[in-house]
Amino acid sequence: MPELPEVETIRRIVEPQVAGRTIRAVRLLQEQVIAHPAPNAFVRFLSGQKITSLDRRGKFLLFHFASGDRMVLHLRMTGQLLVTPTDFPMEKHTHLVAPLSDGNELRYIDVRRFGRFWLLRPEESEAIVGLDRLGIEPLSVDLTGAYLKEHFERRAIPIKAALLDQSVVCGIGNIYADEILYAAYLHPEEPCNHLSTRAWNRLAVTIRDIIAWGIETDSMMPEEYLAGKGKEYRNTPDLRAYGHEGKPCLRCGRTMKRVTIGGRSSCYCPYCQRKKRPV
DNA sequence: CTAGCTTCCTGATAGC
DNA sequence: TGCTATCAGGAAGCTA
Repeated sequence: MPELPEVETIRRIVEPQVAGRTIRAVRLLQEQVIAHPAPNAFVRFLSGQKITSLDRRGKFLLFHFASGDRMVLHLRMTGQLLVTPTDFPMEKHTHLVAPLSDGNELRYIDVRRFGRFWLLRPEESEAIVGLDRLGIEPLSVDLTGAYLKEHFERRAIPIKAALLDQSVVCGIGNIYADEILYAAYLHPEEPCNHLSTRAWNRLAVTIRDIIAWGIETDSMMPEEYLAGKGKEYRNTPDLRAYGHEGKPCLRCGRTMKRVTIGGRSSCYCPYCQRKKRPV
């Protein structure tokens, strides 16, 4: 489920609850969620680590340890990360429980089990995780129209597919891609090589605005997060495009449509988001 | 290069 | 009510 704004929200809530704590033990209930190293080595290396900070890159969460080791987590579709009291009800599909030095527990829950953990030693390559293939952060100053144009202007892929390419700009998923294209008045199937310089500039600004808006509207109190078990993302009712097929466009009132691009559903307004004449 | 498909899973929902 | 089919916000890997 989570895209960059949701992962950032989780990071902001969880970091103050884990920073400075030591992982006392690791109970691994589902070995499948460990990508690297082998599950027994993962458990051995993780136990006793002192967490210094929690970072984010795209949709990845990075736990930094005092030892210099790092634990990386990708929640994929249904991963949930919680810090709970010991007596908090154990959710179905809990795959990892790590008691912390302050008496609370770090828990990982994942219905579909697509999420993955990696434990990286300082000398190990980020290529093991794929962090080296990530593009720039949507909120970085490097995100400009010129940057997007440089990467996509000679390509024929639909702009929707381009936004989902984590190796150019990281952290955008299917929901925010639809929201961004709606806000930028761009048809999701528009081929990248049809876009003007003005359109690339507008898109860069819109990506930043929509991602920043997502983080703002997602923000919630830790209590609220725990009560929702880390799976209720508050801005869903505020979305303007995703899931709006068949509903009137909030700008022009015309009926929103839905197409499939690269196997992903895409909602758009057929009037506000008309295809352009190639430049 | 690009489109399209499969795989990894469970659960919600729609249709019969 | 109970059955089956379809789909879900991610991403890699494969074929054509």
